[in-house]
Amino acid sequence: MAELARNVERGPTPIATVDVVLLTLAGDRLCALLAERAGEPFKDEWALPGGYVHTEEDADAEATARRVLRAKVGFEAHWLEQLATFSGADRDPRGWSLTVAYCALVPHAALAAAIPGLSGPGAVAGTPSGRLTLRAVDEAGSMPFDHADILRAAVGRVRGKSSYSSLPAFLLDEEFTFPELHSVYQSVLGATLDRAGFRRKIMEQGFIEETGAEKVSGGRPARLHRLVERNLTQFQRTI
Amino acid sequence: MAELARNVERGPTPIATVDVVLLTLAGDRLCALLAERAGEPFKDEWALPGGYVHTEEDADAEATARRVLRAKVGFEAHWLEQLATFSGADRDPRGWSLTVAYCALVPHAALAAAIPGLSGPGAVAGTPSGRLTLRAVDEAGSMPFDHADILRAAVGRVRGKSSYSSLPAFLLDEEFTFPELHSVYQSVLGATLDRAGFRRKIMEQGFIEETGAEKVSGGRPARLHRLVERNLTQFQRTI
DNA sequence: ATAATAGTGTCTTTCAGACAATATCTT
DNA sequence: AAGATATTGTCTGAAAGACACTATTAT
Repeated sequence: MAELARNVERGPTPIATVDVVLLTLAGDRLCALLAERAGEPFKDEWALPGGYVHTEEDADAEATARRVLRAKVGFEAHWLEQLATFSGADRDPRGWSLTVAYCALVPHAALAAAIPGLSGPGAVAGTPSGRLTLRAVDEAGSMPFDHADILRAAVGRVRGKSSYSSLPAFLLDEEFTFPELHSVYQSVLGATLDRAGFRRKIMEQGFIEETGAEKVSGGRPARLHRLVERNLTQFQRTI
Repeated sequence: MAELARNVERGPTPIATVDVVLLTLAGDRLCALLAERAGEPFKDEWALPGGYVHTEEDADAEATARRVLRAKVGFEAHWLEQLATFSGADRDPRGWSLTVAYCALVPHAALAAAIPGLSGPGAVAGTPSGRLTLRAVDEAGSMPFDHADILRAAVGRVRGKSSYSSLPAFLLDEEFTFPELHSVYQSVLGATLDRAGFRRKIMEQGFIEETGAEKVSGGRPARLHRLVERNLTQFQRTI
């Protein structure tokens, strides 16, 4: 393979990396996980966690994303989806580069358990693989490379899909109450949704089911639910 | 840059290519443009048109897609969107590879004008850049690499977006009648849509406008319309 | 006049939005 | 009982679906 690397038909090969937008809900704020860059370029700045594609180790780019997540947060995401690929001559000072961006959703409880200290936006945690922080997605500000664009695209995708799918449920633990589901949809969409209407809508889609258990919460206990399907399900719609 | 190509942190770099799924509507059948491969691997087989990323020439991967389209069909697509990136160790016999797939929609009239002979599914046309054919997307069969997966993903994306956006209009000429728009939605979605209801739906979205002209068609002439926005517009929806 | 195609009106059913009412817990 | 939260019921206006009707051309 080595001699192909500068094949005359092909010319110089772009740098190939993977970046991960890990989103979680801290309180009612959608936050992204940022990692402090260990090396140049943009050393010590906060950026999306990512890394080079390791062709000997990774079966495909999604495997790279999973490896990055394992290395940074120590567990697999409940939801991982390819977002888009960002490329060009100018986005990286090292040269023409191409990054396959992935979007991951994790429950905040699982993240905070894996990385003590990551309680909410602004909190910084030191880990063996470097320093991590959570930042509210609407206050991300500028970031190295085109990471601000990537983050914006991830949030747009999540908000868009959330209005017609079970996606926000992946920000909750395995078992959740209806008020929690209602709240996470409201937080992600940034809108208030009528409780009764939302309940009917979700129930007629039939992608959640009762576990039988309940959760106390100061008033009447709420019934616990779980997703019927482990993967995303879209709402039925008409044209 | 050259010494970075086998940087020790990075390891061998994947092959980086771009493939384009060009879709058009021949009659009422959604078809993809396939090109006969000029070289190995899979020489002489029908595959998606594509090519290496040329880092000296292409500003980004989308520029590569545009260059491929210019070279193959001689004109720019009315609609071009990044689809997804397909990667892995096994998809290309040359080694670990990564292809950024793009989806292009073009009116059949424009395609047939640019490439005489590409009248409908099955027709083969010889061009300076090689032989081309149109194939109905539901009868694509097997193709080199993972091109069958890529085509399936493109068709799924187009069908999905078509139910809530102006996307199918990009398969029509600049000016089109309402019956034509109705027909193209039906062809793409594979469903029959009530004329009156469809008309109301489209009109209240307000993304098309009358040109003032009419088009004769054997019965009452139909009013011609055009897209108000050159880019895609989505229908309003509720959760 | 008839056939063909384009465009509109109307009725019914369904669904979203708002809000009221009821249920079940804790203190 | 009072307060808090969860869950369900009902009313209303808007929209979707089905279908009939009218309009404008060609032959």
